[in-house]
Amino acid sequence: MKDLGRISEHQLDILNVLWEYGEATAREVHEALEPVTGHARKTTGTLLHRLEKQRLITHREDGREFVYRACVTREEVQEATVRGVLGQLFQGELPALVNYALSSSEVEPGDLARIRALIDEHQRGGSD
Amino acid sequence: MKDLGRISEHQLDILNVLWEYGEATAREVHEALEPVTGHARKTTGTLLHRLEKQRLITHREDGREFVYRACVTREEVQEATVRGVLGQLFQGELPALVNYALSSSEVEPGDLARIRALIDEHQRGGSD
DNA sequence: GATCATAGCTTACAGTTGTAAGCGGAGGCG
DNA sequence: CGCCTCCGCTTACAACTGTAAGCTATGATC
Repeated sequence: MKDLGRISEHQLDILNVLWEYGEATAREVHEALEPVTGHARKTTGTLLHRLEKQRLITHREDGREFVYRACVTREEVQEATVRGVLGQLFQGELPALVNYALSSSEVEPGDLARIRALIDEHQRGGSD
Repeated sequence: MKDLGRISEHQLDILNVLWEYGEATAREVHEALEPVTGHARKTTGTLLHRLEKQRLITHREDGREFVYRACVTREEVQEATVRGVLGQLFQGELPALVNYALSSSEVEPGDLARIRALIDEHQRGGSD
């Protein structure tokens, strides 16, 4: 398994674009990110290369352009990241993590109810 | 504010020791980590230096030993990290994060109830 | 007082990341 | 057919990270 827990911020920017678009040419990725990152196209190209070297993304050729696509799903990365954070920074203390999540973010209306539902579900499926 | 969101794994190992001990000499830090990391003492020393350069830890002298102490609390780092993960990887979708947290970890007995209590509390304090 | 162990300070060196320029080839325009 | 532009490929270079050895000073020991 690749080390999904330690993906750099810029790599993640790119993955986010690919996850959103499904597939995207280097140009599209660049255009999507440029307003945010201010990167030159070459820079985005380098990042795409490196991600491909790490086998986190792949590409097919369309004429002389490359069309990139992620090899990992957002869900895999999310899960690996949460697992890492929970283990290394929270010592597995799930409620503490949830607590910071609640206080650190804009809680959307309905989020709390949805979380409650998740807990119910877990409780039925689990052993608690 | 320091960039607490991007602390490397080894840095975090050290911070974890300091948070647990309150204060610790370089030797104590090393002895606490050596079984896990297998690092040489010099390596731990270097890491302590670098952390201090980043102003994440500081030290006082006790004879010829340095006694280190964290300058950031675990809570600050936890909060910054959760905020970062939630924003960059989860697009602010709090329930998704909680969902992975629930499925990624050993859920201790009582955790679910505690989380429910947190939600209740948040709901009273918040606007949802 | 001379020696030895140990503490921290300085230096090392390869790998990764941030950030990008330069080069060579393919397609389009005149 | 030749030139310009745009593409990806290769190279660059500084900062940071992983991992540690070497140097120097100081406290302990004989």
